[in-house]
Amino acid sequence: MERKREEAMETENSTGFSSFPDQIPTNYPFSGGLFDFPGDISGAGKTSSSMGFMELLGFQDPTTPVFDFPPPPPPATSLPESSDMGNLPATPNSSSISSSSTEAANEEQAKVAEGEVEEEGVGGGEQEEKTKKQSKPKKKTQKREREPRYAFMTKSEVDHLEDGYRWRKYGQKAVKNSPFPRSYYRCTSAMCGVKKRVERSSEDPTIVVTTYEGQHTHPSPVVPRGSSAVLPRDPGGFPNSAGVLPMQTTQSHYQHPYFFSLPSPSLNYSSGASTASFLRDRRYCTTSSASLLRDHGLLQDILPSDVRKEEPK
DNA sequence: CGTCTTTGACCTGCGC
DNA sequence: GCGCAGGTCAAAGACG
Repeated sequence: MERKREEAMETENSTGFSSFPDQIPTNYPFSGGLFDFPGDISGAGKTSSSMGFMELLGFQDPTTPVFDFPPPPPPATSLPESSDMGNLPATPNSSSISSSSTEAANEEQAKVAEGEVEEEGVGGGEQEEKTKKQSKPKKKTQKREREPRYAFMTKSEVDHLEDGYRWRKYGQKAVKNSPFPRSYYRCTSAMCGVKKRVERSSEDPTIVVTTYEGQHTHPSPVVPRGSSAVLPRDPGGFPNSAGVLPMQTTQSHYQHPYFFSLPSPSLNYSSGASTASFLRDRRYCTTSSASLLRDHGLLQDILPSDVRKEEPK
């Protein structure tokens, strides 16, 4: 099984992760765009499905390329808690406390981003991350809280990108207005409730949209069996404990060319110009990133330069 | 045998 | 209330 995946990676992406420098966190694939979703991208399922991911992510302009380079880090004011998150200990129970601190902060931030901050007063109704379907419906006025979500758009032939963690697929659903199904994965580590969804863009089948939800509670990524992935050694708090969220901590602790978070205030999702300016801003095309593209085939395979520059529509 | 995927059924939320 | 669509469960099967 793993071998299959490995083969897929090798055959379809031409190169393995072993070619990554060990500072390249493998748990976040590649140079796809990362979006810090301000809100629930799926809670209003119909909305998201009707919009389509590209639009949802702000790529309303079909010619808008997938991010090649990380866009500029958001202003510090946009991520007031980023440092907090960076200091956040790898709490083994983060899923249960997430609503009180991390998640709440994120959601609030998200709401602020949308200009619709409400009274919080949620009162810690979050139970275990596994409320399941049997859980009684929450108050109508109060939507089910969700872990913060982060999405990547990655050019890849493979749907399930190796990211250093082990995932168990627990579902697959057809997506409306999309010929491609959406797959649901859950981190196999005990006590870790991180989930991710993987789907292909209906507008560009070569784009894989991976949405992470939650924080890894285990301090270090699990080495994928049979994988030659070189896992990051946590150079001062990154990648690490949170796995998914480090991208936020990255803002303040570890600026890695591959990871970026885009709080909505700093990015006009509907603005192709913003994206274009990001792409043009070579400050964010670090040498390591650029050289990687040249020296290591993976990223190039995933995001061919011509594809990255313009969508072959 | 353990792990993971597949897949149909079920639950939930939302709009009409 | 109903229907639709997203999200999840869990049994069965595949695979190494």
